[in-house]
Amino acid sequence: MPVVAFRAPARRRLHEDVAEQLRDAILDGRFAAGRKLPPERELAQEFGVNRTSVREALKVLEGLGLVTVRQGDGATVRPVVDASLELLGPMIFHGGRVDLGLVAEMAEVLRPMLREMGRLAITRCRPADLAAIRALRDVVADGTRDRETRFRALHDLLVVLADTTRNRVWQMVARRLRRLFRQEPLTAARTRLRRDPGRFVPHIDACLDALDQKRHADAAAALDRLIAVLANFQKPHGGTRR
Amino acid sequence: MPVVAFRAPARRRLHEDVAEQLRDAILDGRFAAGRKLPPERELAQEFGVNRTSVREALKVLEGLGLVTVRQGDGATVRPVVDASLELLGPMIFHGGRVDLGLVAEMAEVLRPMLREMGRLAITRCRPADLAAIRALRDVVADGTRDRETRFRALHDLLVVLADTTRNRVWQMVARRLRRLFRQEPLTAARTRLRRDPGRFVPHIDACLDALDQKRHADAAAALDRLIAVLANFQKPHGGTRR
DNA sequence: CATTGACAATTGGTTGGACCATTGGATAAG
DNA sequence: CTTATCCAATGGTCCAACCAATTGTCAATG
Repeated sequence: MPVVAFRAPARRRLHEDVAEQLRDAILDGRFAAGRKLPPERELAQEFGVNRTSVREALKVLEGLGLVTVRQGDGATVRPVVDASLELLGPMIFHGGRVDLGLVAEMAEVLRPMLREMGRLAITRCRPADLAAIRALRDVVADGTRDRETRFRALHDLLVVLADTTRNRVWQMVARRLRRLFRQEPLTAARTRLRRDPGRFVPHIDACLDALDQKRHADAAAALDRLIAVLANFQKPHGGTRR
Repeated sequence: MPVVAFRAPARRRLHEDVAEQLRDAILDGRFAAGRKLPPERELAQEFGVNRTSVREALKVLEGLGLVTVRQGDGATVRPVVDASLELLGPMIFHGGRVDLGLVAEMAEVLRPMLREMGRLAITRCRPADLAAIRALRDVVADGTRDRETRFRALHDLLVVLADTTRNRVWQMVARRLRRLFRQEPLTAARTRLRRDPGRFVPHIDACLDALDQKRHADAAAALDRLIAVLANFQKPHGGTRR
């Protein structure tokens, strides 16, 4: 009997399903760091797919930094902490549970980042940027639309803010964050919490008003409040985090 | 410790080479966003490799967010700004040239991030963390070692600092940054600039001294100076021309 | 004429099998 | 015990099919 029981691949591309199952197995700790994955031929048989599909799945895992593959030797599992930040999504929502501690830790990182990005955006904002922000603000405030649409506008707001900084790295960071926020597990969590996107609108408006009057300090303060609401999770340090 | 630091022999896999060439072609703009890559069979013939190798390379590019692949349709190039931050390395050092503008933009993002991470580390620092920091400080300060080794210790310092925060997200971020700093193009740039890692030591010492005396504010200030030096790839006005 | 539906070409997805290249341990030689 | 050799395990690559989704074409239809 194999160490890990896999279920037969269900849908879409085979190697995606295989990669996802292996990824979750590693994140679960069913394959500890430093251990080796079963040989490709063995995995192929266990999954009931061709070796090619397993290999393509392993390429994905390698790209995520979850395993290193060496010819002659096998695929070695790497510590998750060394892996890509793309994994934060699956790490946060995993096995039907939300790791609130990790969410709080992420907020601890995100808060100062967004704060700084917002400050940059405020100093470099132009009329066209303001128009884009306002358009998204209206979508977020539009109670007739469904919640997920309004949340998506909020994520877009993040990207527009990044574009306003005229900094390519911020632009890329914001787009990766938007992608992370929109990953299936997180949208499900939002739906469950039934949060109202409208609670951000007053802070957006306060920021826009201050910008109109060139009161940059006030705009920054409003943005800070917005971010505080956005990342209103508990401090992680009370718990027994490692 | 060897007198000369050797790099690993470039024994690489075919699909890695293919992926790298395609990646650079996209970053160069030789394949514009929205356009389609040639069919797999055609690429295979052009590269002189089997279609399997091309497919595995495409999996890597897909993981980087550079292309999306659809059955029946081909592989469509995505805007680089939507792609993974892993690409910052190749984007910065590309075609034998360093994009100093992008370096400056990255510094603009990194500076506040490291500043915040450092502040967190200072408030949560324990004796064991201090010991680890001191050990790395000694390596950085050791003039008998080769420069790259001392730089690597500096990168490790970043990771130790992240570990000190007890925040898993900071830990992952720091490790990705260390990885980025150690990518081949950047090490080559460092070698060319012939910077001295020793210039960081006074600031590290100032920070450690302040921590010993529980003067957290002073420690944070010293860390800020360290980060300022670390991210001094400012706009190239009269400074370091490479 | 516009719409619809069937068809065919294109292109990625998957399979099975074969062989090469590297690694690491087992084994034999000293 | 040490060293050199060998070999089994395992990933890397190739080949040749065939399956499956997409898209455009074009004729039939209203």
